[in-house]
Amino acid sequence: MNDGMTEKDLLSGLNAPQKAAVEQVSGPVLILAGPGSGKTRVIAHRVAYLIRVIGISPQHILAVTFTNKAAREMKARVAGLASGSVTNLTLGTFHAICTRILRQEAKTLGISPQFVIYDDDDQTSVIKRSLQEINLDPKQYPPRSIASAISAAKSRMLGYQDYLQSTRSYFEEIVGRVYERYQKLLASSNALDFDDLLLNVIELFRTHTEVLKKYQNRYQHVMVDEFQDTNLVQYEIVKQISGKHRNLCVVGDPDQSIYSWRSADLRNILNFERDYPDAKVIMLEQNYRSTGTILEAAASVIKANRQRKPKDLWTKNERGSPVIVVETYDEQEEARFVASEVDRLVDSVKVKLGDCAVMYRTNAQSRALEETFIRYGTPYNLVAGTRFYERREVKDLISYLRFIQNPADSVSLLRIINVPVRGIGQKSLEYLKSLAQEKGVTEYEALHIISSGEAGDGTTTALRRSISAFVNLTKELISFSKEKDLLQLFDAIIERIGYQKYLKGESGDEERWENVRELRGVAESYRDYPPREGLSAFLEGVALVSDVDNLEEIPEKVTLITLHQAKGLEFPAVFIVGLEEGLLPHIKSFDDPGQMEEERRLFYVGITRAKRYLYIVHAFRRSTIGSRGASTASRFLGDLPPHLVQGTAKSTASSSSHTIYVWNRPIQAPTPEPAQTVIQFSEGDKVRHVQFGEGIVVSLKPFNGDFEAVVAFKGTIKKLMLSFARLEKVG
DNA sequence: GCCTCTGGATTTTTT
DNA sequence: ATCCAGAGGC
Repeated sequence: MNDGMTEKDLLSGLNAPQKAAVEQVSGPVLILAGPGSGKTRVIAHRVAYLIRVIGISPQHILAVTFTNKAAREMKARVAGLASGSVTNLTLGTFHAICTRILRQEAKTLGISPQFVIYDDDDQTSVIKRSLQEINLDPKQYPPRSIASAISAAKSRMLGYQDYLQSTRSYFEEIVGRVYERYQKLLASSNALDFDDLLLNVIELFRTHTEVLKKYQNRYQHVMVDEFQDTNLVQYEIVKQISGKHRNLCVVGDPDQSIYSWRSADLRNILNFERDYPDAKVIMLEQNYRSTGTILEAAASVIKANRQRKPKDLWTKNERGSPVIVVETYDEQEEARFVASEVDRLVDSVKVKLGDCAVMYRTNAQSRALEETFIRYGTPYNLVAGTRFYERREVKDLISYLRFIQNPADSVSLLRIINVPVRGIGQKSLEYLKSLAQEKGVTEYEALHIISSGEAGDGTTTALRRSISAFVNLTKELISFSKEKDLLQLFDAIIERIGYQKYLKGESGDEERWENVRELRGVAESYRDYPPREGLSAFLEGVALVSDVDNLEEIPEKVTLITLHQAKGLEFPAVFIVGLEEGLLPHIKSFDDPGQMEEERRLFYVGITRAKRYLYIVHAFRRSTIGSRGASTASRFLGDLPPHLVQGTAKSTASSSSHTIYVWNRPIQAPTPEPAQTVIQFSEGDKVRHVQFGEGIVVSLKPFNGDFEAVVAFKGTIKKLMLSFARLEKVG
């Protein structure tokens, strides 16, 4: 092995500050990295450099990323650069890393290593139950707001005792009481919420110095990406782990901080320089991603924020085309504009569908886009929507699995006990809960008491019979789980509870069953694990995935994504839609200048995702919920320098009284074909579609003066509008 | 105990 | 427009 060669390879092609960032391997380092400045590249090279040049074993390196996807990609990249085994490298999100530590050290902390992770959905049901138990009306105290108050408290490292002592309002008083109950319910369910995963690690390190020392010795080098979006708890964990060696490198960009609502705290970057006065600060300001025009537009948008340090971004890239700002009539036309412009780009400038992304502020906006894309037959990839793991059928099955792994999990138990219907209803559940509470046991243990007939009054023979049957079922599944792999267990559950039959007759049963199949596919990848381990690895994966983690770059699909999710990604062509007052900036930020600046950063993040083409679209009217109303163009449009924008000036009544530039090119809405030519198909016909290939027409029905066809293609079933989807009859 | 109907609320972003 | 919770009927 020639270290000299390796070193040269790892540094070649890096600019001066990038090189400095890679070579500065000891002590605290703060890298302030503008968008597109090769940040990911620097981190990957730095890790590889540590391994190959400095000779640090991968097991002594810890790197934290924002998403699992980023972790996967980073690992692959480092493996390529370091040309060796990186299996011992610790690389993941804070949550994933903390979960691993907690499973390892559960005994020390006095919790069961079988703990389950509760997501917001589970969290909400525990809060509802807590409210019920202390006789509070969920109407008056919305569980979601209580949940976020509790989460905020946890992010400030306040346990319920601390919180109860520091309450300053009636609402906080209530939150404190719910918090206490909530936390006790979690404990008895042997469950942790997302915040607990982090807090328990801090607690572990605080109370067990020998454990902390172990990790401090192991992790000689620590790196954290997206540092601007970490919260105080995460900062504390990093500080603890890197406490001995002090080789801590954090990378971030204050201008891209968009998670303050999740308690991310920009002060972490400022605190960093205070806590580590000897920190070396490196600025990455050369942008390799975007055209000069896009970069300049981004810079002048972000410049409007008061609370920031100025930064000089520059690029050697060409100027490129102007930013195109378009006003459409409504959200339908907005979607049509995007779809037709995507088509035009594909035809005229060698851009693939996969190079295009549509970004929006709220998930609800994806709907109009989806509908139009379906009509056009434009293939798209929606990141999120209703998240897969939040679908009812998926949650049902996951609850069965979670319950098998940890029968103390009362949220899961209460969810599955009557799915499919077994005659154990509300009344019985009340009784069950009170019995459990009275005896000081879990609900699962209470079930055994009832089924064995030791419960006494309050039970009927019918109830005892139903409960005995359920208890037998769970016993059977639990012992099955100890012998068989995850896939066999999954199939056994479906089979034993008759889930397919249960779904039949539900609305949207086909799609639901399809989701079950998809979940089975996920389970399949864990089939080679030993019985119980497969189960727990699967559940952990499921609990900690995010939607972006599953985003694949499919060359022939347009990406639909929220601005938040788009962070860290890049696309040759970007459409930012819904640039209207109330949407972007969102109405919730109107009365808080700090929030308003965050909205602007969000817009900035969107702009800087674009490499070559940037479109900014707003609609004149947009329907929300029931009614439609006129919208005002976003004040942020006024931050775009006129000379970079293509369009004719048009003044609007924007709240900031800026001039808005609108590109008045007429939108060419495709005209539907006359009906006679449309209805040339009938059900059962074989047809061909440009993108999807051959398929069979499953059904046809009139729709808004057009026809909607459901066509089964190989692998997928699509709904298409006949006038737009260029279907050809085959045979 | 379960199903169906109606009225009310509901949309910000997510590990 | 759609989803959810509570009320009332079977």
